[in-house]
Amino acid sequence: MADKRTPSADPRRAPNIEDVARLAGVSTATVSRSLNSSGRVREATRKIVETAARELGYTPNFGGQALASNRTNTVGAIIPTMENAIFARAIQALQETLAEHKVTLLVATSQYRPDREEAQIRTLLARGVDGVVLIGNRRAPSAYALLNARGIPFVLLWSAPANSPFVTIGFDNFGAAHDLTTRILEKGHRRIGMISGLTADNDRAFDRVQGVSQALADHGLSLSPHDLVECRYSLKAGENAAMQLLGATQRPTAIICGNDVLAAGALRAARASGLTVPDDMSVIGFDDIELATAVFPPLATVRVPHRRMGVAAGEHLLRWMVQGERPPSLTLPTEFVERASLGVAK
Amino acid sequence: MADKRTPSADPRRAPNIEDVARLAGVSTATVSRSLNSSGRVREATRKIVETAARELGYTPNFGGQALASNRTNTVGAIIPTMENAIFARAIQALQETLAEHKVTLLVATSQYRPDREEAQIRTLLARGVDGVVLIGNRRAPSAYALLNARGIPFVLLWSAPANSPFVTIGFDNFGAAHDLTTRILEKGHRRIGMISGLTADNDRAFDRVQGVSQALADHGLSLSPHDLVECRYSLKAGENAAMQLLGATQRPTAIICGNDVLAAGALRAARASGLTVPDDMSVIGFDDIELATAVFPPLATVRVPHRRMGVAAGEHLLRWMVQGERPPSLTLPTEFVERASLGVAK
DNA sequence: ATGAAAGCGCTAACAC
DNA sequence: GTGTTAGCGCTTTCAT
Repeated sequence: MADKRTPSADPRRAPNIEDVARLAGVSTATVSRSLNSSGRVREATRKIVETAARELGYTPNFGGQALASNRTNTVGAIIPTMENAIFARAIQALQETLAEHKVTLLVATSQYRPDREEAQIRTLLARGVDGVVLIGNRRAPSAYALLNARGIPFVLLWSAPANSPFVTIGFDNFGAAHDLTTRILEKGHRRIGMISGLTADNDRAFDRVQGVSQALADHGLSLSPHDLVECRYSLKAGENAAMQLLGATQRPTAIICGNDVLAAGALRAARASGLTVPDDMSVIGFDDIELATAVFPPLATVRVPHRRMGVAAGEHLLRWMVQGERPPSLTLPTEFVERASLGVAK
Repeated sequence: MADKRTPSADPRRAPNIEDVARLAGVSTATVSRSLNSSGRVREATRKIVETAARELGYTPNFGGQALASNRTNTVGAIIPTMENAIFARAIQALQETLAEHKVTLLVATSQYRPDREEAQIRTLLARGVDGVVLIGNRRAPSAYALLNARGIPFVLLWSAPANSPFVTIGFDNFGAAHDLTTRILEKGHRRIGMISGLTADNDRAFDRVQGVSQALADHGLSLSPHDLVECRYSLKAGENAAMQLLGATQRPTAIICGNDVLAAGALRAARASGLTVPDDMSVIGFDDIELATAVFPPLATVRVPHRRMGVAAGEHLLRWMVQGERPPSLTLPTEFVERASLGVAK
């Protein structure tokens, strides 16, 4: 460990703003202004400073900058898991958008657990992030309180509640589920099962179940408790859930899944049961990740605007952070993608 | 934006160490020592300080802490992409390991581009990370120079070169590929094709090709240029590449793929060509991600110790950062996973 | 347009 | 075991 009390002796010591100022023959204030393009600096001066900085290989010290400016140029995002491609892609888009403005993204995961999410919010705040991105809109008031106490800009992704007091950027989970269910009903299906992610701490999953339920109700049908199985978002869990549904006396002719991973599991269950999709049974996913077309038959699913959500989250947050004005919420459209896993009911 | 020049007036101003010290009736040094459990502080005093800190909702200011201690308790990792589940999982394990020691992980992506990776290294260094994790061992000397100039601990994941001057934590890509190829040969296959990721900037992909090539040579065979197709790691690219191989006058009876995603693409190509796997052709993947068992038939593949690499990376880095001693390299085993996509040659 | 200088919040050396 | 205090590197106000 380098001894930081050895000013100019340590060759490993990173050059600081004073070194640059000295070499350029200006004050540290001018160096700061030049490099941050913040103030009025004569072009010639700026050039000299820039040259000096480059020559020394100067990089502003993050701590010093953060301390003095009270900004970190960092945004934190907390997603349920990195292992779901849909979040990975949204995060990627968010990161790219922020990077264009020299803002770094800090990614944390909650594993779908509210307590972990709140802990992660604390961690991010402790690190002085200038903005936060969260998934979903339903969480403990204490979580929102943390954010509000610091007055930090934050946006909620993946849902579009009607009258949220917060800035949301997402889509209508209820509506999308309602729509896809209606299309399934149009194919003549009447016995419909559903495999959902755990709805307790997941408003998106909850809303999707509600959407399916309502669409069925609109047609005089209902989603009874044994037509609905909740499980973790994993292939194996989806397979087990589907097995359970298929074991019923009246097995469903169509299974709606909370996401594509569960649907892939359902496909596997169908195969294991000797059922052909879509002839014997239809399977419908949600998300439209690459997996949806990797399996056979390819999954009918709902295309979620993951990339656009990521980009919009970045843009809205940046606007809020820089200009100080709270941006409006945004609702993006989804699209039902019809593929071979959905057939007409026999 | 709050005016930071208004000391005690702004109610939004976060409590600082001095506030805590005042409330606890001790000095700031004692507060620091208490909270960092670094020094000898009487237990009773520590209790008082802790209570005061909690009451005020005190969180150490990141910038101040970083500036004074010259540490950020942050580790940066640069992976090719978050969209490959194998990296996502390793990162998850790394994050968990680091979190146990209150170290935050900063994740960046390079999209398999060396220039981007170097830019990301710069970004991470500018943010004062205390350690760095990179994927692979082959990169421009300038990239290593950046790390060495700062004397920052860093480990290289995913490969296990024989005499690396750096700390590597990975597995033998060449050996794993050699092994799987030998097993395929044992099944009687003689016309073998390969779909690889782009080898130019990817030592793992390169080593795997070499391993396959060598195993074939060991049996008097060779991997001719038109038996090998390089492409991006995507399902569609894998499908196209497989189509190309299948279009040859002597189509291969087995296609070895650089990863499971490519293999899933090859399966799709086989189906599109009216070929049955494994009866008409075998397909072998690499990684053993969930996708490998989501497709049909399930993929024979190589299980990569992603989780163990992530954990080991965290442990080694922590040891290096804290104790200052450079840890040894580590080579982990892989395991060939036989599944239905590999059959005997006809 | 530029410089001087006052902090930002914290840690760690040193004194007691 | 605890207090005093000198910085860490930077931004920003206030002069000029």
